Amino acid sequence: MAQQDGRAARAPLSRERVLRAAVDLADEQGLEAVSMRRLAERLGVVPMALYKHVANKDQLLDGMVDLVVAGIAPAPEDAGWKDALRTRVLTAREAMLRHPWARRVLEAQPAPTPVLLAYTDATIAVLLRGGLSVDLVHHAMHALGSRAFGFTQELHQPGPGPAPAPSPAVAAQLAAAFPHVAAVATSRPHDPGSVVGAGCDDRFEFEFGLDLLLDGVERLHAAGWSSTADPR
Amino acid sequence: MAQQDGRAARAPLSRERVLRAAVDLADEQGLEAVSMRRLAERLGVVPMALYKHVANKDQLLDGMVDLVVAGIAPAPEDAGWKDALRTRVLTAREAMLRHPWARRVLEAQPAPTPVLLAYTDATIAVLLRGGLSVDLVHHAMHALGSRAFGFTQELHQPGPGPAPAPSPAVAAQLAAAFPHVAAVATSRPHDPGSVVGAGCDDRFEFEFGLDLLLDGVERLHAAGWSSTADPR
DNA sequence: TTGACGGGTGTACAGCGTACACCTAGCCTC
DNA sequence: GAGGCTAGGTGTACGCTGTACACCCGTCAA
Repeated sequence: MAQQDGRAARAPLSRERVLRAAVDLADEQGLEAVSMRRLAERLGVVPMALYKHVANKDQLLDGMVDLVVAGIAPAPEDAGWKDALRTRVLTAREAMLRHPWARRVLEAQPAPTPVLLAYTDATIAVLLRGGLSVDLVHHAMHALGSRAFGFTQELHQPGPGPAPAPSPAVAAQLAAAFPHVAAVATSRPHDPGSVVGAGCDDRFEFEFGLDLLLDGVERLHAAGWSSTADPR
Repeated sequence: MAQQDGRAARAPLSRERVLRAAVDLADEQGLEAVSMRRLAERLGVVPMALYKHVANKDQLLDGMVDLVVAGIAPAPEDAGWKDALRTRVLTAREAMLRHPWARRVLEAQPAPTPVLLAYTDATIAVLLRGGLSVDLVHHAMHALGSRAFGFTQELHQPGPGPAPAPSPAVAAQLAAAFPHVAAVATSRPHDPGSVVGAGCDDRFEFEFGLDLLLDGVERLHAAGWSSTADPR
């Protein structure tokens, strides 16, 4: 061994290693578990050592989502704008499902990092190459919003682990108090197993909303829509 | 005065008063400023006194958004489902613009409170009364997602106060690095004053996306759409 | 040999949420 | 009136957080 002193040799830290460890920690134990102290411990290092590689905790979080976003595959080159965008967004969605904490971090960021701007730039490029007007692309991107990053727009996503199913008594009480929610929540042909509040963020719902938007954009594009005169 | 001891009489605390003070504090100084200690200080009380009125900080935050959501006017009774939903959502949006912190709190909640369920129930009721199928309503609510609460889907909302405009040099550098973003961001017929990253969350964008979704739902409804056989 | 420097360490501080024990004023019952 | 219950405000204390600052040591260039 090159190094034979008391303690075992430890691979030197690097920004990359720090970020990867943070992503792993968040994946395994949730975002709340990511503290500088716990992260340092996991890396076998003292908390302050991390500050040689990231400026502060906010930059750590930024770096974590950069890592996730940078791993999203680019849109296919050989498809029309609609299909290309669609597949890219669905790819993004898979990344976000693998790292559920990324959504919250991204949404809390006050400004996009260069990595996120690059992602957005590539997405816009797909639409412009497809012949959509700059005007329409602008509004389409707004309409997509965070869906462009593969986010479901759901509120109240359940935390890690299965949601605690409410007892039948409680469920009946809820159904009585909120009859319309109950009626709609139990109509679930695509996923009959889940229950109220368990968050049915399945692929069907995501694609339903995405296609509603993409179809709408396509229609506007075909009609030569422009935001100044609105012939919707 | 009824009370003449050393210190001035102080109105007694109540859950209502605590929540209102917290909302005011968040409105004025942002969500980060809402700590149990600071809130207590503002109420002229010791931190632990708050715990006689809210169980813990999470419940305080829940109560804050409940207060905001409960203040949203119900949908008009005398309109078709589409107009009724549209106006209600736009009303909700105004409430959310007045309390920008509410979005983040709501999105971080793992489960909806009864107040939120009541809001959702009333929203669903509008669609069902309009004759939409339970099936379609289910998916429409998913597609709307947090937009049903008046949220813009924007990422990177600027914090309170005007966003710091990047210097011309930096702006040029950004435009060079992300040409497509630059092209689309500067095409802004509805709001020519803003700059890249300043967040153009204006009413136009919100309605654009909302109408894309509502129009799509309307079309599916007219076509007798059902999720089992998808004749889109 | 010297000196700079990149990177890990140790200590310390202010702020956070909140558990727990306490005190006090008002009210109810006898 | 006396005694006791209770709602609600207080004080202290603990463990956790992010991070400023001073330090120290190994490597490498001059």
